[in-house]
Amino acid sequence: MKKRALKDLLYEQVARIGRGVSSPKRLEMLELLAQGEKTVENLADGLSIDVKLASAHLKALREARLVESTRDGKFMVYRLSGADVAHLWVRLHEVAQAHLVELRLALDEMSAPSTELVELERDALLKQARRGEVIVIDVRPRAEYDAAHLPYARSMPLAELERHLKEMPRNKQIVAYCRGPFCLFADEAVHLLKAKGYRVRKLLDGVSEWQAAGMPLVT
Amino acid sequence: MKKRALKDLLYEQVARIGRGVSSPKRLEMLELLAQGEKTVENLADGLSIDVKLASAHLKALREARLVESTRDGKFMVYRLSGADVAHLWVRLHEVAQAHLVELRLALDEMSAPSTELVELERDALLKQARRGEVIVIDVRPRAEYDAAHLPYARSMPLAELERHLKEMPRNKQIVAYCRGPFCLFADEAVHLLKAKGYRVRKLLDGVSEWQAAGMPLVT
DNA sequence: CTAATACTCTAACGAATATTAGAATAACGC
DNA sequence: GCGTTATTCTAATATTCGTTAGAGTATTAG
Repeated sequence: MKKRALKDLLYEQVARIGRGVSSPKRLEMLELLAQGEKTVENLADGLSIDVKLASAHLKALREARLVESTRDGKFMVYRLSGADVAHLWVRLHEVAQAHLVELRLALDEMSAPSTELVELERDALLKQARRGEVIVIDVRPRAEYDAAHLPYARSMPLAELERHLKEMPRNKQIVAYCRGPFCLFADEAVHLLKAKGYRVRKLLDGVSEWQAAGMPLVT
Repeated sequence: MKKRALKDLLYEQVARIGRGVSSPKRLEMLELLAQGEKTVENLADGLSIDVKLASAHLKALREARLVESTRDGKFMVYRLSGADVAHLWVRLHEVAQAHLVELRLALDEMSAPSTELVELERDALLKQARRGEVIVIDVRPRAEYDAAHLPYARSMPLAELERHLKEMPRNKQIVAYCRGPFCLFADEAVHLLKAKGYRVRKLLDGVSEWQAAGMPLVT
């Protein structure tokens, strides 16, 4: 039966994508790359792994065509091969959160120290941000803000937050976001600002989650 | 650093989902289960594999919480653990089609015998179907039609198509769909009907693709 | 109760994967 | 050219995965 061989071929190709996203390290890389392009060293540092190992995982991602690379002088710069790859990552962690109790428990524990992090309605938030009723701060490194960020968001990298505290209005609601629900930057920002008496909440979305929900980004 | 351990835990959980979808057999099972619940034997037959092997893959899918099972008499009935799992499958094969040339080539070759299979605009198709300007036929087994089907679609399983030819109007455009872009039923229906002189096209969507695009289903 | 059916579990083996270390390559600065 | 830096490739390891066969479990039919 020739049909079987053809079918096997088709599903085998999709499984290449599946194998690409079947390792925790590679998923973490995809999430980082969803924030903007990175060098091999950037990625290795971000994941706290050896450059050689990062390179091996990047090879696997390249073979699944989930990432592309170009050379920039001495550096190899990697990026996602499309916005659809970021959306695949979003869908994966959504499915994981929906069905894996262990993940929900770990996420609850993670966010416990910074109390009352409410996920906001996206449309309402956008409207309030446009009117200036809430201050949206992007606490990722500035390069990631430059690659893409939420409308009306201000870049306020975690490292600089303490130095720029005086620029933050005390009378307004502040909303902090970072790379997504698995990133701790926004939690730390919330913790810090709350201690200083600001009214602040965390947005669980990163730029990919925001965009996958059909919301606009500024690039 | 405690953060590392926590992060590892989080991505490891998402990787459980990734591992679930990293095998061609399991992907084919998910696509079949997206058509409605099935017994182990159903699935093994559908994939042309041993029941034991099917059971082993189902165990992997259960551990990733992508499927659930209940006992019905002698039979174990498996189903997807949510519509989000079907949508994950859709996103996976969309990403694969977008980035893997090998897959696009294989799909082209597959559809070659039945000429001119145009993907239709979904909204336009729905409108035309409602007005009765096109006849939408669902050529999957009737049980799958019963589980969920496109609005205004008629069940016309491939096996019965030849017997019910006279019920098909010759003057109207016919649109056939099946389990999705990797399924051959609609191709065969198109081939058969074209040979009999009908005007017929294939819709590449299955119910999951249709629903993932935000279109309504009848259940 | 026994026999048959439908499925799962265990054991086993080869294939594929993750990780590490060491050699090789490619571009830069001198 | 030479040394340095950034990255990949090769080789070797331990581990996991896919597949098959055989034993075991749950349910139904008689």
